Amino acid sequence: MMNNTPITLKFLAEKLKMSVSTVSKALNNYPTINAYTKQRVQEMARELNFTPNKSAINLKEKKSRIIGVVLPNLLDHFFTRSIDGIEQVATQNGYNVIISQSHDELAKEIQSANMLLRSRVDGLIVAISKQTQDFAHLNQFEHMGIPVVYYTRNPSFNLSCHKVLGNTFQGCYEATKFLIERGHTKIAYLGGPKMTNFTHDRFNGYIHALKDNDVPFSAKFVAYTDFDKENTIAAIKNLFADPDHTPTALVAFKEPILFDAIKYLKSSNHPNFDKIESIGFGNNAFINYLDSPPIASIEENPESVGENAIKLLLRLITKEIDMKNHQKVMVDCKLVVHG
Amino acid sequence: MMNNTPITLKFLAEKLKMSVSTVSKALNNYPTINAYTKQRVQEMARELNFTPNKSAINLKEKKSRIIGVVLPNLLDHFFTRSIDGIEQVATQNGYNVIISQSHDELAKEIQSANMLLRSRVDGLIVAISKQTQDFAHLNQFEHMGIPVVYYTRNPSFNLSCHKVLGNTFQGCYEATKFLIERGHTKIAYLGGPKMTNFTHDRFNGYIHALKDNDVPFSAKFVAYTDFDKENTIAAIKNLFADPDHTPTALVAFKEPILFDAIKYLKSSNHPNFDKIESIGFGNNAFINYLDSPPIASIEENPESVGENAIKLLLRLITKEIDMKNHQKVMVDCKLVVHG
DNA sequence: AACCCTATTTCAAACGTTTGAAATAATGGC
DNA sequence: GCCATTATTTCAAACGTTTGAAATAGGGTT
Repeated sequence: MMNNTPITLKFLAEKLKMSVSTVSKALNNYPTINAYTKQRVQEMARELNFTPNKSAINLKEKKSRIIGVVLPNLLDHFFTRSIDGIEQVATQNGYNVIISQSHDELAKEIQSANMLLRSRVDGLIVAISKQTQDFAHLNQFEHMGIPVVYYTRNPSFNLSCHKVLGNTFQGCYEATKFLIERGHTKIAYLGGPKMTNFTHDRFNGYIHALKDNDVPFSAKFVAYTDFDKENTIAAIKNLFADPDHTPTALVAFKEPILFDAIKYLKSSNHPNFDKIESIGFGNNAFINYLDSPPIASIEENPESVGENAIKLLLRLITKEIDMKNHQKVMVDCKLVVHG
Repeated sequence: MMNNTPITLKFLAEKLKMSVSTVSKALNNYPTINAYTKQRVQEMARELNFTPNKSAINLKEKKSRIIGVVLPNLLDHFFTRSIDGIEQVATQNGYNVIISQSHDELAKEIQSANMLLRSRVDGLIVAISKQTQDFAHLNQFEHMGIPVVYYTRNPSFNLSCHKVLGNTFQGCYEATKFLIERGHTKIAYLGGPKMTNFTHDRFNGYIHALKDNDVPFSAKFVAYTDFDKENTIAAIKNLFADPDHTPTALVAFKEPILFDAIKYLKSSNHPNFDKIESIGFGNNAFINYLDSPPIASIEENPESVGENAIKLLLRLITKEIDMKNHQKVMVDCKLVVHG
């Protein structure tokens, strides 16, 4: 049952007693090839299950039809959902996707990048690791003429590059506004790691929503944390430190972190726990199972972010957009009210 | 800044005024090449940032150093975690991984398979879709001499193939035994879709644990569901239908389904809800946030399953194991007690 | 039947590597 | 200084495609 001679153009040509080029052109539907010849070739190809060798084609065409994706990890649903968007558009356009996780380590990111460079990817989509400060390993792609699109996590806003971002300003603005409209005036903001541009836009959205609705801002209602649970608890303790002036609502930069916060507040028997309404970024499916769920979620539309990233990348690959002409695409968030 | 002439062996050879083969051999550290020559070549290669063209190498070597992975989706943490294992071992051995989601649709799975075949992957790791009954699209790999390892979800147990599976029998046995040891005698079993081999081993584990510990089996305590919430609720209603004879514990085939079950039981104000102890397969990170969490989880060690799958595949690729000599690897589960 | 189109097929080079065989250079023995 | 080794480098073919240019075949026209 196992076929030992690999089915190549040459093999088909010999079987059909014609030249390799005729076979190639017949399969690629060249107009100069006789209709009957085409038919014969195509039939034989189907019969023998001919599959063109991509390496040979890539070598000839000087491209790989592979898109590289480097991202921190696949456990974060934001990233896995974004891959759905990337994969779909890529496949539609005949591209394969190689995904590589950096696990938020620079060393691993460099290794991934080099591996993808060797594979001669036609383009790269990156969400950088937390440790990434230097971009040599990513810049080398552009030096070789391979376009790079940064998505979500990207070099500080000053550095010019192609980027596709969730509109976290708008997302946070709408969440804050929603809480204000529900009557809250004491809305706390729980931000993420300061070093990344994780939190800057979100915070501005919060601030602007307060301002636009004449709700006074209080520095006491702002705290920062990261992905560590203990730090989140510390931040929450801080926000609720003054018993005469505790928040009645909370906006958080990421949902699992918000869950930690809620859990702590509940366990600490905060007197008005039931009244506190909260919103975080993410719209995690597990919200359904929480007893004290956030009142709403800021849906970041990761599929759409991924889709926009690959669409931009494809336009850079086809040179429809010049690589030097740096693009910035914003994808709006959507407030999803639960229950 | 952008380099236009691609850096190839030829280019290096011209710059160094030597032949292409010398350059190639110098870079590959051939013993016949003079040490000084090697040094000069390697320095120049580094300086010009030479990156060998993988397509050319693949063409020459008749292999791609790419492993294809086809799985239902990336939203299930079992699969994303298994990828961690696959990726790690693959990278260590110089292989790239192309992941393709079938979204549990046969048509998409066929498309993915064909795409990977064109890419001349050196091997394939598959978790089949729910719809897959016919295996022509996967068998063609083996016909071309490309080994295929099925993992987790695999053709019915009769069909011979290479497979790596979680030991769900043992997992379910231990969970049931654990509940018995905690004094339960009325333990319900909530199984998954019957058509897949999803549930067969699990159920046997449950049965054997009861038998080995002289706990009587009752058909009333067995119900089946799938990933649909309504069906789960219906199943739970059934299990708890007889008010004189309600289960005090529950073993479920998958965790998110168990969460649906718990949620329903809680909302239905079952009199002894607080006493009910439950265990499901998965060990989902979100358990931390549940108010009425399962007492334990059956950790399926997906990373290890992935690792075993790729390790087996690599041995098939190197022909250390003959493709015809079908292997079956079982990965034990681990009971993780919470709190 | 010589000629010219047009339709169709084939030639041949190229893509960037690898590698066994052949060629050349360097070394040492005498 | 010549020959035989050995060390080192180069040649040339191959991997499986694509594609412009060249060749050939098949008809018509006259």
